[in-house]
Amino acid sequence: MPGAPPRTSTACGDAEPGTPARILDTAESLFAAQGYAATSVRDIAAAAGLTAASLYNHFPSKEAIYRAVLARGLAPLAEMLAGLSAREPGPDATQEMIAAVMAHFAARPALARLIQHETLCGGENLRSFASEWVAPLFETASEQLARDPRSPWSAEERPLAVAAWMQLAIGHFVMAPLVEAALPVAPLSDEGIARQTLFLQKLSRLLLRPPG
Amino acid sequence: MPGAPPRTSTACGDAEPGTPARILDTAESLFAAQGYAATSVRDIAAAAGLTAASLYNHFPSKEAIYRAVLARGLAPLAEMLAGLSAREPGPDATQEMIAAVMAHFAARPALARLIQHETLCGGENLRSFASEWVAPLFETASEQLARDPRSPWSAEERPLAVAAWMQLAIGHFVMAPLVEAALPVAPLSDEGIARQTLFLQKLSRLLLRPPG
Amino acid sequence: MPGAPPRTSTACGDAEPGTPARILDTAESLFAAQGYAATSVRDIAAAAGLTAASLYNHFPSKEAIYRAVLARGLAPLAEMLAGLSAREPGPDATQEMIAAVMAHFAARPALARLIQHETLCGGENLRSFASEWVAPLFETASEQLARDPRSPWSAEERPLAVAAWMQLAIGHFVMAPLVEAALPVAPLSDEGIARQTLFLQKLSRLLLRPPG
Amino acid sequence: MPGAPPRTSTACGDAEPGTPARILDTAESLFAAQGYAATSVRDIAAAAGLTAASLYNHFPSKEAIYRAVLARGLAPLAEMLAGLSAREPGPDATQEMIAAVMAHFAARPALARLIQHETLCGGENLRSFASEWVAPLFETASEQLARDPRSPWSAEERPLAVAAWMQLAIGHFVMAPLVEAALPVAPLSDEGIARQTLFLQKLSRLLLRPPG
DNA sequence: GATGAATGAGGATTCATTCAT
DNA sequence: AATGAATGAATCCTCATTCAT
Repeated sequence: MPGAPPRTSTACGDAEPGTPARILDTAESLFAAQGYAATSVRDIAAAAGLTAASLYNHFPSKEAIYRAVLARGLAPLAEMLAGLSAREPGPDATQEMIAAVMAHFAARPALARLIQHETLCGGENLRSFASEWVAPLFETASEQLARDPRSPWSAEERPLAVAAWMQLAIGHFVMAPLVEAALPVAPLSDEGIARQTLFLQKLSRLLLRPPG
Repeated sequence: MPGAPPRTSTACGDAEPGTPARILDTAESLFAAQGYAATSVRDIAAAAGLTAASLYNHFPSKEAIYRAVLARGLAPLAEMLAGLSAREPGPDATQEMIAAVMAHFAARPALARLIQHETLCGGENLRSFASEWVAPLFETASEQLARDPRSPWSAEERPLAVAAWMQLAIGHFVMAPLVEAALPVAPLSDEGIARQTLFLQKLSRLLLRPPG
Repeated sequence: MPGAPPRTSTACGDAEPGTPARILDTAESLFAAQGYAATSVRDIAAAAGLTAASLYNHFPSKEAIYRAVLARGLAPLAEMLAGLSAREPGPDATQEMIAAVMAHFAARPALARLIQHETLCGGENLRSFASEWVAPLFETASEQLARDPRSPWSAEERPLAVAAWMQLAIGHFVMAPLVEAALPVAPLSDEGIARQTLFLQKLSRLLLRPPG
Repeated sequence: MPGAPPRTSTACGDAEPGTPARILDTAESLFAAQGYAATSVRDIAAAAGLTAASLYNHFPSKEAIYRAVLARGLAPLAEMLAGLSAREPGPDATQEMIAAVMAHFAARPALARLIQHETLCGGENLRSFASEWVAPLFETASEQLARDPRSPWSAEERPLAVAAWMQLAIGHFVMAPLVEAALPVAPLSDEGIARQTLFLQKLSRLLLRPPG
């Protein structure tokens, strides 16, 4: 009786994504908006144009969808961080790193919120990401700071400084609603993101200027 | 038929809290740990030593519990922020503000996570707090920065600087699991909090030092 | 909005059973009729005059209901078997045992089918019953047979003889539909049961008669 | 797009069975092990190396599979029973009948359980089998008993005696788990089956011996 | 103030089945 | 003959909430 619309995957230029990708897309935005627990499989399926039952032809469980969403979101981030870690420590490496990270998050509106949600709730799915990708970045960045003669940070403080940058990058996207309610700004607008990027770059520059 | 143990609220020094307070306590920690959606009324009740039905003698709904938890958590924070806003702009006002905010969050382990959860999910219950208490603080702090001749920030950047401090304060508590997984540190230990406080203070001092 | 009919447990003579007992009653007959898998929690609840949700106020899971049904059914049987095992081996002990077992199953129409269903499907819930209650009975009965000089059975055959009686007792109730479809008899009628009891007693008597 | 491996039914001696037979094989063992309701079409298909969808190319419904399994299992049994019914009533006809029935069930481990499952649950698919094949056997066997001057059974008891044999034959296979849990024997081993066969034959011999 | 029992709505997941490919 | 994808109905169970006691 049922039968589904034939989803001919005629390979045209940048075709609409296949069903699994569509599911991940909608799941990503829902998870990012409401968190894991508040998002129902039916909601995901409906937003993807399916029945909940159909969704189970593509993913074996809600958990699996969530993990896939997280993996798909973290993979490019990890790649980028790996690229940054591999950079030679030129003078404006820091500036570029800041810009790159901010641009990455800006292009994926759900990513920062996803990470924050996961961090808030156990975060077991994040741990491997953290130890595999964040740890090396922290180390690389700390080393770069160590090598920079202008750096005001002690060995003990350097990881804190790197963590601070991470918090400022993610926090900008995640705290946006709160900031928006307190200030007459739109942090998530293109302009807001650009302003924050420049701000962070200036912040880093100020910290590295020679003491008076 | 049964009835609960008579909880005589004999007002001794620091007696165990009354039932409503006990409910709010357990609800606070559960909401902070898992978020609103993932926390069930039964869980709260059980953790508070009650039945779900009994809980409704004290609060009319889950939403009400949540709002009460949030209100109870935000009130002292608002008070503190109001106090900070009222300070005269002495030279180390900023240092003290940082210390006060960090100490406040350190004493209430759930608060930062609660705020972050709420921010991530709509945050409608936070909006009034933001506009009533955060906004004035932002303004005061921005003004203080404006008055300080050493400040390197333009009028446009000053709110961002204040927001950055807020993000670093909250972020320290909220990102702790992620940082812990990437670095060999314990951000939530007394020592970790003290270190972060000193770090933030040094950061602020560095930014206000005269240019070279 | 909901609210349930007040089930006043006014202690009259042999009041209708409480809700849990009523649930077990209906579950017992449904499980006996269709087996575990084919019986839905909703069916049980509906037959007991409840919603499925209400049922979960009394039993934590379908499995738990099933186990409770089985335990409640097996307990008196075990007791009876224990009583039989304790009997001194009088001349017509066997006759009385047969009558007792048949009467027990006759009074509990679901029991034999329940045991058979459980035996057919894994029977993990039956194993302890078997080793605790059936095994002793088998041993006692075998010993009685050994002591009887008229018994034609070797030591090796005696357990088979006891097992055969068990199969004939249970089988009468369980195979009834098949027998009924093949013969113009009603095995589950009072008369049919009486006839089978007499038949089994005669069978046992015949086997113990002195050889010609 | 994919398509399954071409199952060339090259008619060699005892080639692997065709797909429908393979389906019936796996379905038979699953139905026998768990019963109809607890067995899912997907389980059958997977165990047969197919997708559930593919299975519907061979059978129109789960019910149809079940009926086919039952028919396939009952047909040889019916044939055998017909053969037995047709036998002239030689002296050891009973002995041979017992051996034949036991051998038949022993060679088809699922059959007895299948019959028992079906008997327990309505048994509508068994009714025609019972009236067509079991009834004649009962009648023939009863008549044989009637003709045998040694038979101790009255006209009324004769059907019960035949039913008892049937119960002992099927029961041996079906009650095996329960017996195994209570006695240190392995009813389903070759030896166990042989022992039971001999036991039943001796039982029948004993009953027909002349009274003392 | 506390509870057991009740309930409708909804949670995730499985079911048997269909159909275009 | 085989499959992936689709689906409505049903699965067990949890949810927040109510109410008589």
